[in-house]
Amino acid sequence: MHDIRWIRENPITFDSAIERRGLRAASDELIELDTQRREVQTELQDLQTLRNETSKKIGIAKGKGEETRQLMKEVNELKSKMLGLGETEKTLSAELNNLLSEIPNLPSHDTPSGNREEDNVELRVEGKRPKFRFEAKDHVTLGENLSGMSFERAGKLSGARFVVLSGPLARLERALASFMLDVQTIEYGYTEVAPPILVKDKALYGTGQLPKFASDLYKTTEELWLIPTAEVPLTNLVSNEILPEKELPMRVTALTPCFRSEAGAAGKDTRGMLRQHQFNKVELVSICHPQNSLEEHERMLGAAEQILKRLDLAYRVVVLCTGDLGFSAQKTYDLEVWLPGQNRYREISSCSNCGDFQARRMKARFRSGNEKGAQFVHTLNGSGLAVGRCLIAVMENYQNKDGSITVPEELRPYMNGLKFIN
RNA sequence: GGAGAGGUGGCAGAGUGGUUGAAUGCACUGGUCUUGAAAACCAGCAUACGUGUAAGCGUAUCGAGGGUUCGAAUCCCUCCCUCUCCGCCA
Repeated sequence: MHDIRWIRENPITFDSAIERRGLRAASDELIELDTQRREVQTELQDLQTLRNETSKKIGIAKGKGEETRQLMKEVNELKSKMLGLGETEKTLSAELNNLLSEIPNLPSHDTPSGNREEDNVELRVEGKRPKFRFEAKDHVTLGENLSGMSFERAGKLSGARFVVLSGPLARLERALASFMLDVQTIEYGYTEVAPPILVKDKALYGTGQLPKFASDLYKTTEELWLIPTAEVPLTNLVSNEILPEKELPMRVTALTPCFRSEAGAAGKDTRGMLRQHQFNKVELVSICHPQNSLEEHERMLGAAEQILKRLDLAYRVVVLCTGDLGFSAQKTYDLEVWLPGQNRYREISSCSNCGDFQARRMKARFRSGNEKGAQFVHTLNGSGLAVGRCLIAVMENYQNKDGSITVPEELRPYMNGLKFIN
């Protein structure tokens, strides 16, 4: 959510930033609405002042046993005027709010312009891709041959875009998740959290999924929504709070299932478990001081990368262009892991700095020392990592000619020492 | 899910229609005193918005949202949450 006062003072900066996102300039319309709103509000408040004063007079007069009919008449006249103004004020506020709530965050100056995935900028390529002396299979073939991955059975239960893992592959998935959580908590100081995965619409509004992206989400019959990412419960942990400055940065992580309806993704990645309606993810969220969000962003990227490094998987780091940037983000790094089965890099993590955009929506603030005012915190979120996709990466990168899979060293302690899945 | 009790400032806790943004205590901040500290004493101490160059002034906020009233923390309605008891349940 943008600060209308900031827009009022920086209309040109605001417009050029949202234009980089491919949106039309909006400051004129917003400022006009806001001006009207304030005029009406001021007028209304003046009337309220008068009403309060007159009501007090009535109280005093009654106490003295004096006549109050004339005063009552005055107040009643005021009230009818106020009624109309009150309605106008409400309408204008709602209109302004609706417009503001659907405008995405402004891209940071170092977010490259562009409107397609191809315009993302590759920063670095890390690790070395495996070389196979046979033709690499994809995870579907590998998994089905190992009898540990069934899309058919998942189809019976839930339809397309679901999978059933079983045996060592199911365990490998669990091992990956445990490994990730251990690295993030022990080495990077994130606090493990087990949050609800059903949330109210307010929470989704806070992180920016609502009101605009309802069609990407699953809603229950009880007015609760399934989370599309643990970013939602983790970030909203601090909604409507004023934190003491010394609690910043607050770093939290959670392993949760994530649910996405994948509306609009028809025909995309239909094979395999790359794009599912349900998947597990270890999420990282940092709540930090505005001065530190840039370095916190780099730190978070490092924490996500660490998982890939330890698993010895090849990947590249990409900065998303304005057209690929999520609604709430100012700047996003994607990590793309090498998938031999697809012969290309695929997204496995996305680390975003949201600045104070989400904090404003959810009213998450901090106060330093004894200063009077509270300031909005900055929020960041990143995958550390997507577990399902990481499973794919391990399977495809660690496959052997006979279709077996070598268990990466780091994961063996989590697999009861198992070295091969076959 | 049923029955009951309750939600007031950072905390505790008054307040049941009138000049109450809200007594009092604690905590916190500044000052006096003191060699220093404690104690004591004095003063200050909510948030958001509007308005103004500013000092300031104003509006709203006593779980949330509506309503009654000239006037609501106080009365009415709806919802949320917490606690106790019962039922159900991993």
